[in-house]
Amino acid sequence: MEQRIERIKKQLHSQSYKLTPQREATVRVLLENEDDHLSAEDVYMLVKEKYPEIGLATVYRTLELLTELKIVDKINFGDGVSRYDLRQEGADHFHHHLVCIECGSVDEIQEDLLEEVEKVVEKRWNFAIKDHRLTFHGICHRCK
Amino acid sequence: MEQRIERIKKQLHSQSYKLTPQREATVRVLLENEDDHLSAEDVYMLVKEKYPEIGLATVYRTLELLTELKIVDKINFGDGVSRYDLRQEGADHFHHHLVCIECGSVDEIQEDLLEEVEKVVEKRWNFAIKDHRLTFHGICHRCK
DNA sequence: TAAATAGCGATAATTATTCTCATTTGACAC
DNA sequence: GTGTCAAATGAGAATAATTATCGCTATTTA
Ligand SMILES: [Mn+2]
Ligand SMILES: [Mn+2]
Ligand SMILES: [Zn+2]
Ligand SMILES: [Zn+2]
Repeated sequence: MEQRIERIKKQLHSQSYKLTPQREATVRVLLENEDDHLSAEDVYMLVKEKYPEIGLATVYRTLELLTELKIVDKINFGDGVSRYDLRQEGADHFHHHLVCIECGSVDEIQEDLLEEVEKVVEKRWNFAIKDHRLTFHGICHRCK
Repeated sequence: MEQRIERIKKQLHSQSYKLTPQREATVRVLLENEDDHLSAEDVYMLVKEKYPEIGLATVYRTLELLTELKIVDKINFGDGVSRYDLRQEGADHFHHHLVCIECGSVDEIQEDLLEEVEKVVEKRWNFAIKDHRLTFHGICHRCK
């Protein structure tokens, strides 16, 4: 945890951003809820518990910054809100999701699985893939 | 075109919805712009040209209905608006997208490409896949 | 024909996100 | 340590997409 924050701090500094207390508190919330898919409002509520003076706009700005640095990914599961998802450290591609249409749960797939498909797409469509988003909708193992 | 509308009409009737003039005008706009990814506002503007009395709420209601019947898919490319995309007739899976991070263009991939990947996911995660969303982000052939 | 229902248009309400601006903070130079 | 100054912050206003409400009309049903 602490080392991870340290590395994020370095990442920020390398682009001459500071790890302010507000930003650190926000990052901690994201790390502590790594398996969830929190909305900005969710993050705001959780950060407030430890840092009650923080403003909502600061949370939005921090999430935007972290997205720009590819520390988190901003995703949208079709309910009206954006959600923020920590990237695996060093991963250059975003992980995949399994959304259950029964219970609404969202599980993750960290394996890439798309290497072959991407080769085909790069060649056949002459498209240089930089990242991807893949979500499966269906019935999860708990609901079957 | 006319046959396609006729089939959509049947699909609506089979769930005891009517193809009102407003709905038909909306469907026509979607068919005439099959390659685009129109927002509700875009659709509204285009429908107005032929049917100026239509209300924005009706367009939203129609798009919602068509989404429910899986005639269109509602997607989100991360700009703040939902976009509506006609499904290939009879396709049970949504097609894929190539989003260019240079010029913003969105191209389509109608081929499935995911059959093998889905077999793995179904088995390894014990997840019954009903549909998928796959978007690649990168540099399109025009921008390379 | 009369009653019930579905769909409509206008517009108010809601809500997630962004913007504005006065104030504060923190890294750095002296 | 103190002063400097751009960067960051918090409060709240503004924006914009979507949804809800409601009175009205058209269509179906009894
Ligand atoms: Mn995730
Ligand atoms: Mn499409
Ligand atoms: Zn489930
Ligand atoms: Zn391009």
